[in-house]
Amino acid sequence: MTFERVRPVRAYERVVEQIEEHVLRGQLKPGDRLPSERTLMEQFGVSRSTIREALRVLESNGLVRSRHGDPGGPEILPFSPTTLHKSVTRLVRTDQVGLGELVQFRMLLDGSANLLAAKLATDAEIAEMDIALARMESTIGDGYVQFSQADLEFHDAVARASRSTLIQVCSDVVRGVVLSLITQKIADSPDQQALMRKSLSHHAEVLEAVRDRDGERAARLARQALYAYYAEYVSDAEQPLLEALLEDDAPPPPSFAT
Amino acid sequence: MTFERVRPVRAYERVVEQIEEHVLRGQLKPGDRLPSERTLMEQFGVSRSTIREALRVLESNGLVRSRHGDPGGPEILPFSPTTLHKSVTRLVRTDQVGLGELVQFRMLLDGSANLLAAKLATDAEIAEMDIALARMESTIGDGYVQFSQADLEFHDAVARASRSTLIQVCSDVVRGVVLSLITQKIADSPDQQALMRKSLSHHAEVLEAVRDRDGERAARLARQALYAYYAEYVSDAEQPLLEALLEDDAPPPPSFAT
DNA sequence: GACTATTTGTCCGTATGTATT
DNA sequence: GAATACATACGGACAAATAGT
Repeated sequence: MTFERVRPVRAYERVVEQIEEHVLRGQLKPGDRLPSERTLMEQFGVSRSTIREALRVLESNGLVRSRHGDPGGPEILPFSPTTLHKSVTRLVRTDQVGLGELVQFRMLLDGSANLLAAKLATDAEIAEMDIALARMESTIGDGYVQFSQADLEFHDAVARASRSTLIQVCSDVVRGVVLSLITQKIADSPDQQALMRKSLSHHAEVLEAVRDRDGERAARLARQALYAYYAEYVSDAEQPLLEALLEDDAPPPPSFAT
Repeated sequence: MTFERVRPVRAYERVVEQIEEHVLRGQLKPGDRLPSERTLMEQFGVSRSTIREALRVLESNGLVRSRHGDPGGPEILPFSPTTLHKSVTRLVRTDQVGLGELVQFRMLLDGSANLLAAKLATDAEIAEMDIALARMESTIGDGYVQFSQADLEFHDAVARASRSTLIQVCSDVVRGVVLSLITQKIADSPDQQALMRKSLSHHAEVLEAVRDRDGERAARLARQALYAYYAEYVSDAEQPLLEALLEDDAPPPPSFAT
């Protein structure tokens, strides 16, 4: 017979648990209001400070927002990936996760998104990708910031067409963190124009594969495009992480001289 | 001239920012202790309640831990992906993602994990998978719970071998949610034994592919294994989501009669 | 093992500024 | 503009837990 170590449970934690459960179960929907702090303190039978500590935690987790003096009480927020973003950013800043792993994960997500998009996208969704691609082309002269924005829209359109919320959100978060890490380096690059043109042609190839409903090709091209764009910023030690996602993709042409 | 809307900054947020910065910059290392709450309240020039709210937030973000009565003061924690885990958990629990999408995402993650494991795993890591597989076999008679535990260890070993923290965390979370949704249905199934034996042989095939360093095959088999195991619990409407990840995997044998 | 000093967990009261009606 | 309800922040208090003597 073994006993588990008991962790002392503090009052504010119980409050957090209960409110969090209500929100996650959908019994409290975004836009709904929590009772005022004074009411909450009666309902939970705890002091004001305890309620406040609980609210601060919920607030930091992006579940509620309380505004100074709002008679409505704390507001239930819609889900937003900001906390995800913060978590990943922390992992990166503490060197738990390197740029290489981030790019690798992006290759996975974007490849999968394209695979699914090729199979599931409607004509309207493909049209959206067309528009985004056209915008990329037209912004090449306007500078990297505009181009990057259009590029973002393209990937977003693909992610939406994949029909997967998880892929959409994860892609969004990872892309944001990657860009925050290297956007400066690209902006400093002397041959931005060349980079953008290369990126544009890669995207065009991917879209063509999606249009042909060739998921495997779209996925492979998408991975290669990301590799071509980001690999030079990844340390040598992490290169194998990226290459592992490419090797089998482009099998060498059969050698006739064995 | 345009002015931005000013978000009122609360006292505890400033405290959180400062401490967080110190931790993330490495000026405070894991194991170090923060000053006591009373000292902090002098240093920051705020009341104790404010300090406490800040500490609760930092605690919920996994950066510090304060124990009741510890004269050493709050302790700086080593970095762990627990907050990422929490965020992803909320994501999959909130946004009404269906079982189909969850299984689909698991197929993506587990497929990728096996692909990477096949290329990167050390012999020791493959040995761990061997052990987990053996445990699966030996627990087949002990019931579904034990088997599921061993199965979990197998997938965990694969995820570890993929060298990707992001894959590990996401896999862990998604797997947990999927299991919580259908574990009951499987437990009620009359032919558990048959299910387990089938699952076992699938896993053995995957491991063999990993051992052969054939990443593509390992990934394909892993996706197929998950599909075979979970597809029947997914609604008809969501079936295409899963099939989209299989179709091209096993191209039909060339038909000689066209 | 018991005692003591320190610290955290929790509570209460109060003053101040804010958002809504 | 005034009244009301509310959140923010402060300060003081006591109990419970911890670590060292």
